[in-house]
Amino acid sequence: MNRFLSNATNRIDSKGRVSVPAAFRSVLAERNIQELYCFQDFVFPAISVGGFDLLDRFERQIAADDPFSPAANQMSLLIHGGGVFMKLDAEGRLMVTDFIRDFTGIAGEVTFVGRADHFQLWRPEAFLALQAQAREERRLAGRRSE
Amino acid sequence: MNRFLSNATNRIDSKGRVSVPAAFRSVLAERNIQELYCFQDFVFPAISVGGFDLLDRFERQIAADDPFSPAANQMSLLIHGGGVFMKLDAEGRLMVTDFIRDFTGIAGEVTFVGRADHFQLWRPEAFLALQAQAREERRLAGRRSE
DNA sequence: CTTCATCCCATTGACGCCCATATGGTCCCA
DNA sequence: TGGGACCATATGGGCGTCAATGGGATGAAG
Repeated sequence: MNRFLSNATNRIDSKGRVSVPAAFRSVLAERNIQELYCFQDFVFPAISVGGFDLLDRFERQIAADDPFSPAANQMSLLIHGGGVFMKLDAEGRLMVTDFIRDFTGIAGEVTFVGRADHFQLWRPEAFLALQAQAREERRLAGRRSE
Repeated sequence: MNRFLSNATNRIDSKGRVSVPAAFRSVLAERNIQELYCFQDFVFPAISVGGFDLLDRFERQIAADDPFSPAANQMSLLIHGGGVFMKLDAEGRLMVTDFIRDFTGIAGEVTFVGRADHFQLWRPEAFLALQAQAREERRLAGRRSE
């Protein structure tokens, strides 16, 4: 398995750390990702986490645009200004900083959500709610096309 | 036989495992499926289980869209965030995780339902109820067209 | 000196791997 | 045709390993 898939919820300990699920860590290892690039997701109240390639892809997209366009400017503000590098500790845990807490509302537990080439950190309740909503919208859309 | 067909109900043991019906296992073997892709069904309170090709089909669907579109984002939330890879043990059983239980309401027994290119995990009562309903609707539809 | 992050080690509970047993069905032979 | 051997499937459970978690100790920074 070479993509980030599935979701799991882990507890934040008294020091503010949380274990990244082993399945995700093995994908990171497979892809040789050591420094994690994290940024605030564009769509959801979640932190997206991936490797350099993720940042790379965004930068390419900016470059494809007119680099001085408002859209490119906004994008850069988000992915550069709103991005952080993080490292895991020896046990595969990461610090849940205020950068993460403030944007996601995460407090006691973190839900890790696979997104193929990256994964996300969610507040458990927010994930359940928005996933249910996505499912409902898809169900309605599917019915319409029958 | 190369499709998933019919249904069967098996018991969950004290460790939370359940045997996949032999008929389904032989289809899996025939199709050379070793890692099972499981996801929360879009329509029913059931887990759909299939091979890699299943995920592949979804991902192609996303790629056809603009990958940054809200629709693609939502779809990814469902098929990546709501999907898992699972493996059978040596005896052909799978773990009934909370991921499965919470979504389906499965507790003591699992009904396996063939769906041609994949199969589904249902709570027995839910399956019976929905199957009865489907039969009834078909009956009415048939009478109307006579 | 105090606070906070990092390194290291301990615990425990879950899961994977293995082998054992039961149950029901099929086939063969008397 | 009935009985019994045989077999495959479903099920039960022991045990080792690893992941998730907790917490002490050390070091850096304000």
